[in-house]
Amino acid sequence: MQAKLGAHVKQVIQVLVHLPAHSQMGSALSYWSEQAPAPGSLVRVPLGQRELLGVVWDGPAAAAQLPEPEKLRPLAGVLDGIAPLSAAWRQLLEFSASYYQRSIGEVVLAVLPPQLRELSAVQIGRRLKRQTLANAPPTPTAPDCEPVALTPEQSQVLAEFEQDRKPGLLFGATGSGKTEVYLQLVQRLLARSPQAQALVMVPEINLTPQLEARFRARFAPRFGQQALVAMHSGMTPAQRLHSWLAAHSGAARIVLGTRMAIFASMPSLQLIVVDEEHDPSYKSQEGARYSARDLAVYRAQLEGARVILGSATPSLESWHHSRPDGGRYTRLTMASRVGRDASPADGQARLSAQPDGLPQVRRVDMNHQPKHCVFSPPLLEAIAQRVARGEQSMVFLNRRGYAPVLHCRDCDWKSECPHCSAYRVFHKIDRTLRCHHCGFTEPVPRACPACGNPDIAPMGRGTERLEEHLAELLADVRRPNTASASKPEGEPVRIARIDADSTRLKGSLEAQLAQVHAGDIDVLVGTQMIAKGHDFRRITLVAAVNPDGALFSSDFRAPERLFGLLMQAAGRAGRDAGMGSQSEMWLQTFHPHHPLFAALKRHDYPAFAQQQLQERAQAAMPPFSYQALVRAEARTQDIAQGFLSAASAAATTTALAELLEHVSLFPPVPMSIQRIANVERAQMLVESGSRLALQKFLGAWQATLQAQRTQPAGRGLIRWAIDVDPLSI
DNA sequence: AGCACGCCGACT
DNA sequence: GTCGGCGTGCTC
Repeated sequence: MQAKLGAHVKQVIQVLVHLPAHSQMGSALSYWSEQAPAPGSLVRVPLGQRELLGVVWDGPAAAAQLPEPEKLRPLAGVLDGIAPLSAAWRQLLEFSASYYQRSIGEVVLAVLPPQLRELSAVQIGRRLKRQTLANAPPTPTAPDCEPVALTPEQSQVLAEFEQDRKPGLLFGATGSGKTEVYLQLVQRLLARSPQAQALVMVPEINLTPQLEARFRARFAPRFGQQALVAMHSGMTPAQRLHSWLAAHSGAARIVLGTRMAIFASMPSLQLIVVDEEHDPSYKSQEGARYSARDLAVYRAQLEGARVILGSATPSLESWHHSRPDGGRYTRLTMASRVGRDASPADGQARLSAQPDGLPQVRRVDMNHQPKHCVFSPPLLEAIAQRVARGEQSMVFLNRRGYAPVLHCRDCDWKSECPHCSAYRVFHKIDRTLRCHHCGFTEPVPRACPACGNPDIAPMGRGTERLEEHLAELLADVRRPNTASASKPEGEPVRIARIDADSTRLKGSLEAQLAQVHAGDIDVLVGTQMIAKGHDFRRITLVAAVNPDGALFSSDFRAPERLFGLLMQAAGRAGRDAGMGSQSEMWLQTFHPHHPLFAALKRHDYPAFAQQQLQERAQAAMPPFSYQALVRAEARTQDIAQGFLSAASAAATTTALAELLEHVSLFPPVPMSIQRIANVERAQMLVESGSRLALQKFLGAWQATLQAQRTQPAGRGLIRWAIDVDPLSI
């Protein structure tokens, strides 16, 4: 480990360490070494009083200016039990850092498992030893994976995808069997090559257990339990290190994880799957704001691997890229729904209410319903009928808590958060006012804090209130008897609520889902949490109580998100058509003829996408233009905006002006939630018709922005960051 | 980011 | 008399 003393050749090597971007030592540090470890090697280096993990680097970022060569300190050691990170991996990180405008050292060290940084070389050595022992050759109990009957659509899509080399966009209705396509692709890959590795990504931690179970059931008998590892932020540091080492050594053939998994070191990566590729969770909102979906496409190209993106409602970007006339992706379509486990043997498509097996969409025109009613009479009646028939319903409202605001009718006091420009939400369960942005929580006041009026009332509704209200409305409805209890008049309705509040405790989501699956719940109330991914087989009615909000939002992506969410929610209904009942998706709206709802009624994503893309093209918005946001945080709004204005002005007066030819800088504006936890936030939009022009400008502008910090305009600035390809503006 | 050095208030 | 508050400043 220690370099031999008295040797004659001193080599200078570049090493990345974990330092924040703004500590003026932007890129790699130089050390001297006699053994000159290969680029990608993990090393330990002295820095000041401490010793840190470093990664030997060779990219352009490392060609930094040297300090006085004689002052360099020697490398402290090499972690030679771990193979150097591959050139492709280094290239992926080099690209990620430069595209998302962060320093390479920050990004590289941030995506390595934390324990690699924290543990001493000796401790890591022990872990390695234990793991290689545990990774004894797999015991293939099964000679091959169980053959599965595929639908014609699935076979067709597989054949098409394997025919060309382009990224695939698997456009498949909920329940069309996308997961089986992923399983098949992985299965064929593992069978074809004894080393090949596959990376499978899902948007949320909540979705990993069920997918992992399915992959394990398929592959563990043939390849052993250790062939599949998970990677997400819910794992313990020790588990993360274990998964990382398994992937890096090649012992893990399948890595299944959330967006962070895109940076897993996989020496023989040959397939990347991005499930629910439209999901905003793939875009990181911290540190380097990378899009794991976009990086998946880049990484696949880099490594010569295949990539497939799947969704029932693709992002408009991916849809556009998969246009039949000359798109970069191949569009693979699976339109029809298949019946599954209910009768596993046949594997045939089973039809329910609609010819394509999708639920019937009903719009309730709220203009013609009793004023201020939450549940329109027809919807209530429909839910009551399901209950009476022993079927399940799901009511969807994207707002948790009891009421979004508490209000005094005498003096107009509202439950504002003292630290944020937002209202605190009334939570009836523990009688608190909670700020959903900074977490500030107080007991609900008995009377108006401003005028003393004891009559303060909740305004608007969240899931808690919806649950309570529904219980009142359905108080007289009876459900059929279960076998155990048999009262002649039937039993009361069982209502449950699933949202971030009801699932705060570990394992409670699983427990609640199990209740629903077991049929112990008649009506499920919840936020988008219940719309995503989970298979509810007995639900025959899904209702969106108040989806209008997003129709006229200032965020140009709001309709796209709403359509995806409603489509996904609709997909929860009627998964088990065996009950022979009609499944329905209900929408309560004041705009029943809005084209979004019209398209939804026909389950016509392509029409919706075409209309949206047309609008985007006309307004020169993504994917027809490229955007970045510069965000600034400061004690006052003036300081935040002042910093941005100064940076903007500096760009137009310096050598950068030339690069601005194809780039537009917009004036700074306060962010939609202007103040959070007493920090004022402002942002500035940068836009260009050319991705390259935008990249060039941002790259050159970095130094100017950095420099503003020490200028008068940067006084009092708390932090700033660039968000490339932002999802919300 | 750590971790030093450095200069002012309440305690074994 | 010290222990310790966190304000600048440096780390190849």
